[in-house]
Amino acid sequence: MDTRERLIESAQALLWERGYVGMSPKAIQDRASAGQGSMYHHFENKAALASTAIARSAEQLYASARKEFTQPCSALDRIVAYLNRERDALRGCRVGRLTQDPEIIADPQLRQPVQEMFAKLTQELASLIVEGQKAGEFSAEMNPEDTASTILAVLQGAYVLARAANSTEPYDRAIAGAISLLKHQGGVKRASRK
Amino acid sequence: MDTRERLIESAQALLWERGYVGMSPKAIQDRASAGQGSMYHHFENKAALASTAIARSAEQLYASARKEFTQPCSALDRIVAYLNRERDALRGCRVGRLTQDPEIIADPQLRQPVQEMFAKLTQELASLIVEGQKAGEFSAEMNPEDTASTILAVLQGAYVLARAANSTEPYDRAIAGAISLLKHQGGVKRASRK
DNA sequence: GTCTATAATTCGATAGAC
DNA sequence: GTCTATCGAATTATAGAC
Repeated sequence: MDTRERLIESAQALLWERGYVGMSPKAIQDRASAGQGSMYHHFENKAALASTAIARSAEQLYASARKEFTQPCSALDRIVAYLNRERDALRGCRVGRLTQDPEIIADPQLRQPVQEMFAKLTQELASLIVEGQKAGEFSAEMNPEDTASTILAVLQGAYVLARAANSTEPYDRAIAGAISLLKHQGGVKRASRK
Repeated sequence: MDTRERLIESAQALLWERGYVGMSPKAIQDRASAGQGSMYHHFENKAALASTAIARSAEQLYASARKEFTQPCSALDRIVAYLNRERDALRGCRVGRLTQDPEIIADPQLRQPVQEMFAKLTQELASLIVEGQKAGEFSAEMNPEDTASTILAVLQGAYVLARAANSTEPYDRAIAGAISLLKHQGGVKRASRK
């Protein structure tokens, strides 16, 4: 693997572990086994390298979610599979994590890939919910975009709870609770409709 | 207000905005209008001051949640009121935010108040759900602890979505979706029970 | 492309005067 | 209690040799 590539992957890992503020050029170089001059040859500065690394992480995460969303099973099952996908709860989300960084939020270049990834995931989930509504899996009263946001929020928040507790238990509980709510929703309306 | 107090409040604000890694002693002193010597007179080091500040933020947040949990209305209404409470979505949660900080998670002294706050909020919410089940507001099939974790996760994750989008919209949507799921859950089971 | 040298600034803290 | 002086290390680069 060439140096430029190693620098990007090194930055991706450090952004995940320590965020933009906590990631020093020295640390990037050490992890990539690259010298000072090497890094500044390939990237103008820390922000430029971070921008490349963030965009790549967002694309990778979106691509792996797409796989879950396009499985050949019911919409509800695909959403449940997405929620149940193996994740390293204690490490957190490598893209969601970046939203806590003031310098990333303040810089449109750094924030844009993050914004785009969540916007696209929301749209995919909302489409799945519409599909599920047509199939009778979800109540027609359900707002697809609201519910899509709720699903993403549960995932992101579950990471927070896991890290606070230093345990995966609250993560697993939050996911289980969300799945239960999704599976048992709308019944009142459906039941009353006869 | 005395210097020690100003230092704590200054640290609370900086931890919220920039996290532990992004908060420098210099910044704390400047915001508190205190000198270097002053800070190191009142606190052994940066970690000791941060520990005091984190504990205070966690207590304040828990106290304000308690108010919502003890209103004189139904359990469901209290949960909905808690979810709907005015929050500055773009600023994020001043306690949840800390879970992204590697140095806070690694140091039991710094993490403990965060862990405790979420554990207590989970217990309070779980109790409310049990109360709601007894009153017939929630399905008896619902797992109180799971659902309590889901509710906290939605809130924490909604902040993430808001900051990613630089807009309160996904926050509002996530909350609305969660409330809708809570209100319309369990109907199938109840209906089938006759 | 990669390396080493240099540099201004900040970080996190200590020492000691007042 | 608060202040200024000082400190070694790290940060975020730039310059220029190879």
